[in-house]
Amino acid sequence: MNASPRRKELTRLAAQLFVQEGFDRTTVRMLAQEMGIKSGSLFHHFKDKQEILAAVIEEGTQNALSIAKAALNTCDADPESRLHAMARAHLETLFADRNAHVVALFEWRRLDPAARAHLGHLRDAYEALWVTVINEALAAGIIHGDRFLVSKFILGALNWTVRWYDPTGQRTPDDLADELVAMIMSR
Amino acid sequence: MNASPRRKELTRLAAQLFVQEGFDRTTVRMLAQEMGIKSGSLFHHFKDKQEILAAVIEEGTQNALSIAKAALNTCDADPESRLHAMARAHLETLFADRNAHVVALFEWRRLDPAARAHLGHLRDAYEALWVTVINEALAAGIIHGDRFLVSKFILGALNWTVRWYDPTGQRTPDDLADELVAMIMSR
DNA sequence: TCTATAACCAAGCAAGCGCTAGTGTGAGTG
DNA sequence: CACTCACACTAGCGCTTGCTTGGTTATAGA
Repeated sequence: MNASPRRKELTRLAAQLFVQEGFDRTTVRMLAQEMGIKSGSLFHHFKDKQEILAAVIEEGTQNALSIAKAALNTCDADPESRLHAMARAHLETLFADRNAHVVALFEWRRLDPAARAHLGHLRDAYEALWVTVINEALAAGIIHGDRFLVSKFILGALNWTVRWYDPTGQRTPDDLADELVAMIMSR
Repeated sequence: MNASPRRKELTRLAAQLFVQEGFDRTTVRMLAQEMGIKSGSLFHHFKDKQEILAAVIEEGTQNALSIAKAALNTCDADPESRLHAMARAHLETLFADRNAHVVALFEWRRLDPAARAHLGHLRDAYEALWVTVINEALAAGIIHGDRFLVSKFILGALNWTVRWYDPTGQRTPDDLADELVAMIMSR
């Protein structure tokens, strides 16, 4: 289907409901009500409920990808700056598009195989950026350890923030990123 | 309700299905079939579907608590040994009772308020062990940073392992624990 | 003014849901 | 023997689900 502005707005609302209730418990009637239309009208915009889920996740992942690329293009070239930039970019998009990313992280299994394959490639492209930056940091000796485990630990710590971080508190996402990088860097 | 051995076995089967399908998509008919009984008979053992979820999570959390306590009681008294012991214990229970813990981590929101309050206290008791150990490690200067953030990052990295760790691979849970502790310790 | 099209609606279908009611049944107990 | 009780069964109620249908309205270009 197309990418009309209306559809984009509906996708944003769907993401919010999916986070609030979970994908399975969000009914097409709830989605329609939130969008100010009747449930039947929803199927004019999306062919089925699955497609709404895929649209939400695609939107979020695309944003993550472009934000991370932009961050790497504007930061300093040294491995430490690039590591900082990726961590900051990750948390920036995680909380700017929080709903979409929570859905991507916790409702991934509800995607049908076709959508999962398509979106899987998108996610791989994003993770490839991380692999590069972490390899550089390891080569430069500013962090140590098994490259696979280090990647998983860092991304785990970052992704888990959506479960406890309070954006209305005093800490900014950048604070979190800096603290995490400081924690794992050898001194 | 009671804690008969039969009920314990049914709880184990339920945990497996909840992980495979998610709580919402697991129907009482599926549960019953897996247990080798008819759907109506299920309500002889559990008063409703909610209670099955609560039983699964309670089982997992109790195990985590006793394993962690045992680990702290048998390890050396220095902060580094205790940190190691907690990380190892966490991953040990995470993969010994993998199904129960995955349910606890990702289906927590499906608990009704009463069960959430009760199980919340259990979980708090477990997290209190972590707080103690991390405070000791900070005081001893073997790790650095904000105590709140450090806790969250460590637990995030550990909990996220259920999303990627392959128990049939070469790495043991203890390997993961050691690598994580090494990564965050100042050298 | 005519027409194409996007957007919407009321109504409802078939399937599946959690759960209940009422009824055996076989093992243990007095 | 009579009785209880844990456990399982059949049958289906009342409701919700995702999705479809057939038809109406708003808007904009020719």
